Amino acid sequence: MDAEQARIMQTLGGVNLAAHSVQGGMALPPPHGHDGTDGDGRKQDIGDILHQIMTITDQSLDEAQAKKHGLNCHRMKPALFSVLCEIKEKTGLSIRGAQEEDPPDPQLMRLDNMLLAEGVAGPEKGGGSAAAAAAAAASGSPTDNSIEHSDYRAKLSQIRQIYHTELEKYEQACNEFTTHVMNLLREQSRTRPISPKEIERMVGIIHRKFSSIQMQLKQSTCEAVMILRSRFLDARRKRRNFSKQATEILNEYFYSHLSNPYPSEEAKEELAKKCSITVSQVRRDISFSSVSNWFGNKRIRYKKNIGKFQEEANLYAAKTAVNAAHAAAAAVQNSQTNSPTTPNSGSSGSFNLPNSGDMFMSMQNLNGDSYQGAQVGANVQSQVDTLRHVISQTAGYNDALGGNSMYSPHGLNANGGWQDATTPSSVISPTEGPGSVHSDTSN
DNA sequence: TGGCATGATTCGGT
DNA sequence: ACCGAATCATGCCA
Repeated sequence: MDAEQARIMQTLGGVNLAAHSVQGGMALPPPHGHDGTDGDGRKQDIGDILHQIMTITDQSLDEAQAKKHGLNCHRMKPALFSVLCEIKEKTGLSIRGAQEEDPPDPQLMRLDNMLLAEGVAGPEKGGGSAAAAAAAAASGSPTDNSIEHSDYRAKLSQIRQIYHTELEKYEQACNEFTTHVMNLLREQSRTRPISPKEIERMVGIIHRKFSSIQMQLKQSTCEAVMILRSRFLDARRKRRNFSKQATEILNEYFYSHLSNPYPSEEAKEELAKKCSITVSQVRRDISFSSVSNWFGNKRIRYKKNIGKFQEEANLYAAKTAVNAAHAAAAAVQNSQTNSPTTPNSGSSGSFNLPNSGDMFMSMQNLNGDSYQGAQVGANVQSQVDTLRHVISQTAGYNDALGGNSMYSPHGLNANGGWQDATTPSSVISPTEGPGSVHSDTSN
């Protein structure tokens, strides 16, 4: 910094008196209007004074102060000052216009924009990683994207912190240096002519110098963010298959909700959690969005080629039917021991995947009648859903176009879309009692 | 290595 | 915001 300072100081005012006059052993060249008619004595005087000025730096501070005071009080000081003013006026012309207001650097603007977009510069997004982590810990559902990329966020936060610390350091240094130079110039302006404009220009030079350093900082920060991005966010696209267990869980849900395979937010969360727990921790977590993706893909691919999924559907239908039967048996047993006036006790609203019979509780039986108040009724709809493929094979049920089949009030309609895809069955079902629960919208 | 399976992304529509 | 549809990109297997 000292060398830099010296270099800047060297350019102060654009005039190097030493080089021009003193060190060369020559007297100050006579300015216009002053042709040196006062004689050699005065020239010598000026030469002495200049020499004294130039040698100040070699002396101790106290000595220099004394010398300076002496100079200021010198009888020739006003005359010398006016001479210097004139020299300044002349040389100033060549400087003027050389350093005009430069337009904002496009590259710097790009860097600024990028840093802003990446959340490194500007207001912190989402309260930072610490806040995000705290929020996630409080909610207890580590399934959203913020958690999925918590590592990325943490790293980004680190970069952000370093960037701001460095930026602050630079700004502080810049301010300190500017203040220092300004004080120096003000001090010098007592012995040599320095206009406020010149000081301003000097400050501009310093700021430009510092902003070029800042640009380097911004550049390296951008690079760091880019590297981070490629390591984390872009890695999202790298596909890794879900584990068998996870696919099984998702398929179970899908085929047991074939009439309306649109899991609610809660169901998705539950599924994501379930999959992540079941799946070995080596594999990455199946997030909320992964579940959404999976169901999106599944719906579209199932619809596109139902025949291809027939076998799979049957498999899961049978599997779920067994579960449902077990659940029904348990429920019957339960109803015998418990009061029949307490329906759904202990099972309503619980999202229990292995016991998928509890998952779809619209209380509709095969004929569309309701089983209000009977717990076993809760399992019927899921049986309808999961057994549809089995039935269809023997009773000519067309899963894709059989929207009006008596076996299914839902399913794919003639347009190729799922009926009730936008309207929850609990809303349109005329037979559903107020106490009934659709697990898709509960939990 | 080619082809299929599949998770992720993009885009337009509602 | 969510969905369907198309597409991309990668994993997996014969």
